[in-house]
Amino acid sequence: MEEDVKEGASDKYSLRGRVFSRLREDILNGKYEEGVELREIAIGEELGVSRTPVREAFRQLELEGLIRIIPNKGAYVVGISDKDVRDIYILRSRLEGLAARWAVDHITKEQLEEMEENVYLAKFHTLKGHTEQIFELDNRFHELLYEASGSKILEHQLKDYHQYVLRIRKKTLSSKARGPQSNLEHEAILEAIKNKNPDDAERLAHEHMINAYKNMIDNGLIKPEEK
Amino acid sequence: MEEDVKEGASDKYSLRGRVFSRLREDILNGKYEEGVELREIAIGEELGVSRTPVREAFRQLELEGLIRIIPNKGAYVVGISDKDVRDIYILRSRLEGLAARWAVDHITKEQLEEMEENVYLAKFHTLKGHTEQIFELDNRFHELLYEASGSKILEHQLKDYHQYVLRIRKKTLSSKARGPQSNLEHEAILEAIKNKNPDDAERLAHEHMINAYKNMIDNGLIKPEEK
DNA sequence: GCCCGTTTGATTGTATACAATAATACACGT
DNA sequence: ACGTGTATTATTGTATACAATCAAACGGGC
Repeated sequence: MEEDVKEGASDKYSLRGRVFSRLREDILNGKYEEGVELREIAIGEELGVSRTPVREAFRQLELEGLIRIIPNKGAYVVGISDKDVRDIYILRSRLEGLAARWAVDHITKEQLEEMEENVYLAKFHTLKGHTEQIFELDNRFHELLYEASGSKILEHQLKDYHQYVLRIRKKTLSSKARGPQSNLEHEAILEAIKNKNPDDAERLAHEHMINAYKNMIDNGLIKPEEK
Repeated sequence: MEEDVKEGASDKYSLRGRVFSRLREDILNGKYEEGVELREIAIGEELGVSRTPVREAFRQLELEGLIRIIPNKGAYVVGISDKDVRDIYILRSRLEGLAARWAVDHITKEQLEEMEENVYLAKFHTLKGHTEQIFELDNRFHELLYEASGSKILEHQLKDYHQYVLRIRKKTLSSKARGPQSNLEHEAILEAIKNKNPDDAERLAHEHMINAYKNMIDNGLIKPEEK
């Protein structure tokens, strides 16, 4: 039962890793609002650890831009704004297109099989309205796409963005209309990859993101770009 | 003489910040080769600090993917491969295109003026063959473009990539042919932004990266994609 | 001689102690 | 009453002490 062989820089078994993951989720889920000050001792007591792992987690969160540390003063939550979310979707639309294009040449047999299984399972859970499973399968589909791109850099980047918009994605996929439509689009991307058609793969993955973006706006999940 | 008002998460006045910057440069410049083990105490002694700031720097480097930390074992240099560099240039070609497009609408008068000055100065230093200044001006031109995009997310991302390929860029810009050509391309991008032409701006910024990419390959600075 | 368990050393993970810094409160003088 | 300088306190920055873990050396049994 080998488990967690990769574990990309989060390390859920160390205190520091747990503090980092927890704080990150809490910020991305909106538990800590913009501008809130995070005190090392308070966070440490809340999670039952000393300042050391908390500090290390803070430094990582700062690098990700989720908090801002002012030297000798404190750590303040930055979080992500509606504009950030919109920007991320535009960036993702371009980069996921690239990932799909590259995946055509680099996907392994195992990855392809898991993708097919993923789409098949998602169809089932969509019918049943199992939102939690739909969310997890959507997560996995995109992760698979990133891994299949064969680019460590691109994979790393897209996984970050994927995490960042976690809260909004949860809402989006729960919608009666978007959930099923999203899975149909996954299926189309998968078909293009199977058929070794990079242009279609890129275009479909690009459109997939644009559609998700439009859905967000149309359902008022985030406010549209002001001009 | 206000200085370092922004200081994006590096903090050069704390020990941790200095250790981080130093290690990052050393890895990106190739001082520490792939697979080398970094010991907290050794690095600490080398830089005259204790383990604490070194550990915090390690955690940040891990998040950036420049080292890999195996729990209870050690930290190993990952660095960036030739493939990573190639991938980054492809990603940059797309994202810098986007930055240039967005800059058309978001650039401030001050940023525009500094860009014009930048291009003008670069022309001078190119004639004189001042490679160090050319490098700094190239740095600044791209940073300005990122800032002018008006997107915190995109700016953050592109600055990271820009840092990552620092070593290769130093070599590239020193070449007799690429230095002047690069500046001409900067000028063209600037013109498109001034003329409020997003399509041209995007296309030119995209081509600028592709040209830099081709130059790298043609001059044997990195090995081409194997197929 | 080889295999396997134990011991030992080195290194990281965590907690705490101490130093430096910054914000606030307070007292003093005007 | 107001401003200024100082003292106090809270918080972060850094160093060190201790615990846990891993790996390699060692030694006994076969």
